[in-house]
This record gives sequence, structure tokens and C-alpha cells, in this order.
Amino acid sequence: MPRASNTREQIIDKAFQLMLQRGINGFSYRDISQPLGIKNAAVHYHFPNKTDLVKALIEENHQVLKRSTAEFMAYGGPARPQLEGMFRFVENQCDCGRPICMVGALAVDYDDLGDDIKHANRDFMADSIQWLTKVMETGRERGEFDFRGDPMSKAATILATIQGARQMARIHGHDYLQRVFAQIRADLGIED
Amino acid sequence: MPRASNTREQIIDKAFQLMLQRGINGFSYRDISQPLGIKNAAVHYHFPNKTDLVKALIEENHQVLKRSTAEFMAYGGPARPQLEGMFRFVENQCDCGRPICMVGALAVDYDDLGDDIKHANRDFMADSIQWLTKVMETGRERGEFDFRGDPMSKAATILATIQGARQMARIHGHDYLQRVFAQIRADLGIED
DNA sequence: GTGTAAACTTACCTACAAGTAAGTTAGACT
DNA sequence: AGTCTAACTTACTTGTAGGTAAGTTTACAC
Repeated sequence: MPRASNTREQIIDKAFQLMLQRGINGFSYRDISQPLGIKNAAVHYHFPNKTDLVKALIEENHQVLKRSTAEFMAYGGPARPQLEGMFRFVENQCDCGRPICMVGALAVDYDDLGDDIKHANRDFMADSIQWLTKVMETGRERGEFDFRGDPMSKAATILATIQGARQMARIHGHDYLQRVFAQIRADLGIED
Repeated sequence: MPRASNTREQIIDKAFQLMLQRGINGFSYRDISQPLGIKNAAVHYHFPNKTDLVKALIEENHQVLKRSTAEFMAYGGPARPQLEGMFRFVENQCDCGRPICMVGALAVDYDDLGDDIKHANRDFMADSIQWLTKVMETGRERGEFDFRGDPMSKAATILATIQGARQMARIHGHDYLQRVFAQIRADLGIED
């Protein structure tokens, strides 16, 4: 086989999708190899064990998120489009068959994870909170948002809400997400 | 062995705990049987297959929740104690090593579940929303709560928030939960 | 054209999960 | 005393998950 193959990427893509659908314990090497038309051992070649794979997925997730948030963080000033950008992103992820986020996928089996994975996950979460906190601060300063409590608590709460809503939407239907988004807007004093 | 044994209850207890710690795919018959000092087959005797077990766990969950909510729903009038009762209940569950709720535990592997389990889960969720909606309505009527949006959306959002927070608290530490509770209170116009 | 190395496949192994079938034990019922 | 049955255990089977070791193919370097 030639040097340049995209098997590695394909594996990450597939594993990423499976992970966000079924959690870390919900898929096997076979679930990855079979649809790609390769053998289990090929997956092991690129990722010797599952921990390596999960680490790569967390890295991938971080990259995807960075790219996606960069898109609506590029707006610069206003906070509202940034929030709406996030809403759209989450909705889009769900539509693509990724009903739970990385944090949620890992949370279920959190105890079994290695320290490095825990650390990566924790860092990612801290980043997210930090970003949304800034959005909340900006929103308040500019008079776009009207909310009670401090920006960081508000940010942490909104992230929790979205994560929970994502899971519940899976059970209770897709419009659950819309309803929750609308309520988050209402809680921020935004009129549609 | 005598007629009256509590093995069945012990199995449910253990399985319940494991389920809320690691999700439906995160534990095996062995994880149940070994700590109880019984054999795998004993578990199969009481619950022929895993679906039967999970069904029993959902039923158990429903009962526990009913008992627990009955406790603070017995207050009758005021909405605030009911909300605080729920907060305490969630906190207590987390302290007992049950970081995710039943809905969360099932959400990860939702696609693989049988229709009856899906149905039971859905019903339970609908009940929860209905209850909290009533609390929100009462709170608004009595002037205890001051929030925007309709009671049902508010209820659905708070439930999502708590579910998400529960998972995130596992990663980000226990005080995350407290912070989110405080913000929910703030969003309801409650001063501490 | 030979050697090397990347990117695999073939062919295994061990462990364990879920489940079953047949036997065992201890009251309870007559 | 003998039988029936609930509540198990022993001893399997099958399937799959994760992982490894050794061989194979292909591109490219010299």
C-alpha cells in the first residue's frame, strides 16, 4: 500500500460518529473496521489500543469544536450571534446522528478512564465554559442579554442545559431541543 | 433455600447502582453476582435476560422517584420547598455514587433498546416534566418564582439543566452542581 | 533490481459477556 | 416420610471484544 492513505482519517471519522452515538463502551473495533472494509488489525495498526483511539477522538473533537466556534466567534463584537452559532452547531450535530456530546459520551464510563483522558476532557470543558463566560460578559455589557447571577455561573448552567437537552431530545423528540433553546433565550431576556 | 430471600432485591439494588454509574452497557452479570457472593446463573434465574433486568430497573427507578417526590410534594402548597426537595434529592443521589440519572444512562445506547424500554423511559420523563410544570405554575401564581417563558418550557429546561449538570459535575467536581442550582434559583428570581 | 519501511492482512489468543441445561438444596405441604 | 417447588449452583456453549505476531503488498530510494 502507498504511503498516503486516508484510512487513519476514515477510522477517526467512523469512531467519532460511533462514540457520539453510543458512548465509549458502545462500539467495538469491528464496528469501525467492517463498514470501512478493512480488518480489525488495521485499526490496531493505527491505534494500538482503545485508549489511543479515544485520545485521538478527544483531540479530533477539540479541533472540530475550535474550527466551528472560530466560525461564529469571528463575528467579533456581538454576543447574540455567537450564542445562536452555538445553538445551530448543536442542532446540526444532532441532525448528523450525534445526539450526545463528547463529554456526555465519556461521562458514563468516567471511572474506567485513564488520567490522561480525564485531563483532556476536563481541559476541553474548561475551555468551553471560559468561552461562553466571555460571551455572557459581552452580552451583558452591550445590553444584549439581561440575566441574573454572574456570567460564569450562567455559562456553566447553559452548557449543562444544552448537554442535558441533547440527551433528552433523543428520547422525547427533536423539538425538545428547540423548546429548550427558546427558554434559554427567554432566560436571557431575548425576544424573538 | 427458603421461600423468602432478598436476593432479587439485592440484585436490583446492585444493578441499579451500576446502571447509574456506568450506563446500560457498562456492567455485566458478573459485576452484579460477584459482590453479592452469588453466581451469574442466579441473576439469570431472577431476570432471564438483560432486557428483563433493565425493565425491572426502570420500574424500580419509577418507584424510588415516586416515593422521593411524594415526600416533598406532600408539602402541598408552596413551590419552593418542592424545588429544593428535588435539588436535595439529586445531590443525595450523586453523593451515593449515582452521577447520572436513568434517562442519561439509557440515552447513550438508546438505539439498541427495545420498544418497551423506550416507552417506559419516555413515560417516566413525561411524568417528571408534568410534575415540575405544575411546580412552576404554582410558583408563578403564588409569586414565589419570577421567570420568563411558559411553565412547561421552563420545567423542561430545568430538567435538562440538572441532567447535564449531573454529568458535568462528575468531571468538573461536585461544586459544579451547587453552582448550577444557585443559577437556577437566580433565573427563578429567588434570592438566597 | 534490491532493500527498506509503511500499511496493511491472516491467523491466531485470551478473556469475558450472555445465556442455558441439568443437577442440588432446603423448607413447606400433605 | 415423601413429594413438590423456589432458589439456587455447576458446568457448560456461543459469540464477541481487545489484542498480538507473523507474513504480505506496495511505493519509493538508491
